[in-house]
Amino acid sequence: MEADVYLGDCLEILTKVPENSVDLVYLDPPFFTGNTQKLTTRDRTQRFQFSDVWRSTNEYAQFLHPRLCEMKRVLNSTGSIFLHCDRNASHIARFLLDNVFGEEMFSSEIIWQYRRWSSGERRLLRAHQNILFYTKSQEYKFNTMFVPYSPATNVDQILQKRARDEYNKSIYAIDENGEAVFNGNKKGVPLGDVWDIPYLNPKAKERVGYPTQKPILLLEKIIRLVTDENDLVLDPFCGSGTTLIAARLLNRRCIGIDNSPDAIRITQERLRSPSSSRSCLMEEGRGAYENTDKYALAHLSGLDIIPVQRNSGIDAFIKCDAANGTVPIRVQKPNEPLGQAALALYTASKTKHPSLMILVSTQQEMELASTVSIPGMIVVDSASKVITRAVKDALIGVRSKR
Amino acid sequence: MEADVYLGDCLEILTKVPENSVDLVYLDPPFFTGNTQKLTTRDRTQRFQFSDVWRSTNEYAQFLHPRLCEMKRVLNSTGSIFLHCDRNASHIARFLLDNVFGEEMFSSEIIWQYRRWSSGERRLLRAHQNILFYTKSQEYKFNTMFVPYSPATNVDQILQKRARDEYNKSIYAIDENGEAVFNGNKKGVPLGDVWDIPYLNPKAKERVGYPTQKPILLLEKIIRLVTDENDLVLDPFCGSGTTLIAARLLNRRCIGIDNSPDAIRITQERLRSPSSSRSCLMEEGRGAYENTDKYALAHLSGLDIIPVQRNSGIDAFIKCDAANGTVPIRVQKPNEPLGQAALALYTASKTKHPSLMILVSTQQEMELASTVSIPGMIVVDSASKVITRAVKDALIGVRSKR
DNA sequence: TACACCTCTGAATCTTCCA
DNA sequence: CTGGAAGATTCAGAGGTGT
Repeated sequence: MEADVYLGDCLEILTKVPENSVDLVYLDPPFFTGNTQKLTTRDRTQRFQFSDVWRSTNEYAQFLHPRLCEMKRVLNSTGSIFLHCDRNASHIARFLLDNVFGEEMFSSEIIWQYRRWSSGERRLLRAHQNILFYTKSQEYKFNTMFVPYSPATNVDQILQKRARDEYNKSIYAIDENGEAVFNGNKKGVPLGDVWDIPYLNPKAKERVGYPTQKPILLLEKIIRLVTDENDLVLDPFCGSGTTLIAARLLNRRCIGIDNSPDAIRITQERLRSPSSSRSCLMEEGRGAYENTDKYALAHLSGLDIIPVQRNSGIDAFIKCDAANGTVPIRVQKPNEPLGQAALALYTASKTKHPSLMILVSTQQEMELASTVSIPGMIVVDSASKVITRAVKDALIGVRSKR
Repeated sequence: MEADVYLGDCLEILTKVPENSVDLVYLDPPFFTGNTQKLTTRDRTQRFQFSDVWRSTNEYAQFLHPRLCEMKRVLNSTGSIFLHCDRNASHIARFLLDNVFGEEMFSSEIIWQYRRWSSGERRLLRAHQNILFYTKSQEYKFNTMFVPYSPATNVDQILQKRARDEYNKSIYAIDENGEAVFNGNKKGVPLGDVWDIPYLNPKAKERVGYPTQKPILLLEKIIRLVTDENDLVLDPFCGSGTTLIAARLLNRRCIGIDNSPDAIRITQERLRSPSSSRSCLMEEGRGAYENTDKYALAHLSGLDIIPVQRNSGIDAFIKCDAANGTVPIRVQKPNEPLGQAALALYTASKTKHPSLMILVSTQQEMELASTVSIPGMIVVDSASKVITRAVKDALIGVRSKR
């Protein structure tokens, strides 16, 4: 699939692109953090003037506006534009797009949500970026995408056919035997405007050293959403070329422009061997890492704990104020001998030299808790175990009285 | 806790509020979708003019600006303002806040994310709203909140101390024996700016029939984040009064203003009995449990039970093969005295004449289990209770050895 | 006052090691 | 050799400290 990369200012280069030829424009324009002069007039008797605000971000808008106009020109009438906003300029970007494309062409504000390392700042941890999605006309191309139903949804019910009862109330259909009638497969829920895509990790193979590099998965999603195969994708600030890589992997034609020779070089190198990293998190989603049983956590309900995901011997640590270190805790699994559970907890904990370890015994078994005697380990019966025994004892008592 | 509700335009009412007296302003201003005239000049040779765009949203800005100024006046220097944006006006709101409070007082754009019923629109399903968070000064009050670590995090590792090697590279510390050194407890990750809070279910008890009603959980989070007890919360467009309810439940003073007599009436009614929504508070404290039922069932994990849905005294019955009848069981709720729980279980059970009743004690309290002596009732400690006590005892033991 | 440098931080990957 | 578990590595951050 053809991919053209140009060195230069997109304002100039774009004049060579014929109008109505591009199906998708994605751009992540550089933001100038330089000279944003503060407003001095805070006199609240004075009416608010837009031009006052404008002056502070004038440079950015003056830079972007003519380029957006040029992008609109090359965009096909069924085409779309996605503008990846700088945090400090998302409102300016929206004004500019409203002006160039028209307010009524605003389709969505996409929130790219991610997790990242934290720092001790006294504020909310920034964990999202905004992408504005405008179309050139109302007859835009849009491939509705679906995501799986949320776990809370009663999927069984969704898949049932609906009917009307004698009072014309909507009910779920049942056949002559009183069984539910199934509806065939549904595709799931339409894709929303908040996308949880892992931030590109420092160690990711996908990373090529370009500062604002975006995950390929994000670009893939955008490209699939509004283009078909062989359509033309344009990135006028292509940076390390992630957009072009994603486009090529999805069999779309693409044009990339950047005014940095380094960017062009990196992009051309990546295009020679386009690869997207296929990591567990990207592929399987967030659920893939959740290996600590709900079973185990349920038994610890009400405790102030830190669940541990990547350790087969420890289910959680207990939070305690003491400087005594952390207290590892493990819940005996069904069909797991108590001794084995104790050993697993001990093995996983030994490098940590905890002053205390806790094992929750859940199974009724021959093996007595006292037989497990590892120094520093306390064995506690779960409520369910105590209850089961209590019920048994009590009912025997009741019987013997008769 | 005092709560004042005023009927009228906040611009007027606010003049009566002394300056620097309010600690938090939350507002969800009405957006006028009326006469936004389209721009006609799309000549791309013409430079972009801010005033052109401004005209189209003039009315909204002219309405909001003087009111924001007034809110700034009444706000304490350590105070914060949260503006819940209409989707069509978030950029205008940001310009106005930049103008009134200053760009450098912009703290966060909070994304309230939710899932909702899908519609067949040819666009992305809207699943978020934006809340702009500005402070009055740099010395703002901020209660850092923490959330659990991501499932992908290696918690074992996070809990280790860090050090530098001879090349000043950050490494995990080891002691003289080559063992990992633990760091004590961590609280989790600082709260981010994307909040996943369920949209108010149309059938929720909480709902009072007001169109833009917000979940109490959302307001609780905001109030906790930037205020302490007895602080003053202001909602100048209070609608059905969710902000005031949340403030009162968290022991904050509050002022609500609305120019609709209906809104004022609904708010005053809700304030008279805020207890109906109290379960929300417990939810958040207990984390993941969507309702008290799940809280109870988690404590009974591993038991073969029949959950009871709509009984205030009984959480479940234990399945037992005996013809001895069913055994009702109840889990003590957070903040519920054990005696009260016992009485509730007894009252709910007495018509069934069970041979046995089981009460699971979950709270650390003065009241001894033995003091609850109802014939046929057995009191069992939950695992979490036993563990909490065991940890406390063991650590005291460790200390006394030193 | 300005700025260079140092420190703390957790997500998600890469890398190594072991059975 | 293979697969999984545990350890190592890095960050378009952000505050504090010292020059």
